Amino acid sequence: MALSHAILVSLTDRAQSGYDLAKRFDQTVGFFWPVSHQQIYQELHKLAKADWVRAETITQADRPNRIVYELTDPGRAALAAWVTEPTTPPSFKEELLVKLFALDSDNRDALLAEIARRRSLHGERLARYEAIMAEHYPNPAALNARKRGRYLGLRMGILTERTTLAWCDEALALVGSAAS
Amino acid sequence: MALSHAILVSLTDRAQSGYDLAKRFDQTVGFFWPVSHQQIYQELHKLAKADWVRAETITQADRPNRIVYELTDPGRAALAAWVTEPTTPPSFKEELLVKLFALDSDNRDALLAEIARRRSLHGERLARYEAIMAEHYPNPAALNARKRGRYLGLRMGILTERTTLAWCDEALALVGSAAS
DNA sequence: CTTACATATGCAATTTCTTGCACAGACAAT
DNA sequence: ATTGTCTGTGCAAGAAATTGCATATGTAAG
Repeated sequence: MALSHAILVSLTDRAQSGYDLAKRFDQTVGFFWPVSHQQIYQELHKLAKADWVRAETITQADRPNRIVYELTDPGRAALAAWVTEPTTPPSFKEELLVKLFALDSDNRDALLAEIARRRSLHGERLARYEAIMAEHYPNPAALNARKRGRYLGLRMGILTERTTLAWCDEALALVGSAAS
Repeated sequence: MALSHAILVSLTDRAQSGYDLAKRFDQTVGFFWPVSHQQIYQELHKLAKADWVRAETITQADRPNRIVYELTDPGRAALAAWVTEPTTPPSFKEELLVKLFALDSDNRDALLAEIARRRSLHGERLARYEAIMAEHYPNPAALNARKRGRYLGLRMGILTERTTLAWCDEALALVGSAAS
């Protein structure tokens, strides 16, 4: 029930439509957790059925109708209970590692190119995160509790991308060097 | 089709039963990618149906029968094709980050305790990986291609755990300090 | 003697996630 | 005019993953 809880958390800030939620995901956790709009709509239906959120249709002139969801008291209670439960470390299914397990002379060049591609991709991500950090979180110690959570998410993103970059460099050097 | 390909890669080394594969997973990629034996058996059935692996039942006295799978030529070809395809960065669904997004004065102590728990858990993982590294990979540059892949997997594990530890320390300091 | 653990495979049900498709209007640019 | 992008919600099908249960034997420890 991970995505549904992420939705609940987002709704603690304000009532939102599926579209709002999808956009917000894209700009925050979506960096390292891509979520499609279909999944969000599906989860919202489930949450509504479980009475954890309340749906309200808003009709606007010259606009598609929006369905805005807000937390209910049972939803708030469920969220509070979930937050205090122990977590499990995320699984880390890195395709590239599996491919490197199959490294041989036939695929070496292709894998080297792929590592290089991934390296630049993670470089771009890092630059994006650091720009957000510089703009919105110049002084983390001065943040209130709610914003500290967001800061730590971004911080994790930055650390992870730096680590990935460093690993790519090592991998390029090792795979690229002659075998002994 | 990620797990199925991981199984194929493992079978390039030698023919194995579902049980063998599960055990091997546990000791390698399973550190950051937990796979249940049910999933492996299910995938093996699919792979056999697709003729990517060949099943052979081995009857032993006083033992449950084993079903050993080996790669077929089409399986080998499919694997080779897959290895050269581009990869996508893994998604990173860290529950703890979602919970920290909901950080407030009511759950602060529980979250601090949880971060501390996770910190020690990742410390244990790191120690385990570093022990394996010291024992099996004292000199990475001297490894052949196949072992370089494995080394890089382990190396990624070490870097990731170190990063996670550093993040936990930051999180403990920030969440633990007084809000301004 | 009983409990626990290792070997060995599997079904069934459910949940979760992904992919493809469909509808429908507004606004800006070419 | 047409193309593209943004707003906005959804179904349907399938793939992937999780959870719970079931079976069967050997060996070691308490």
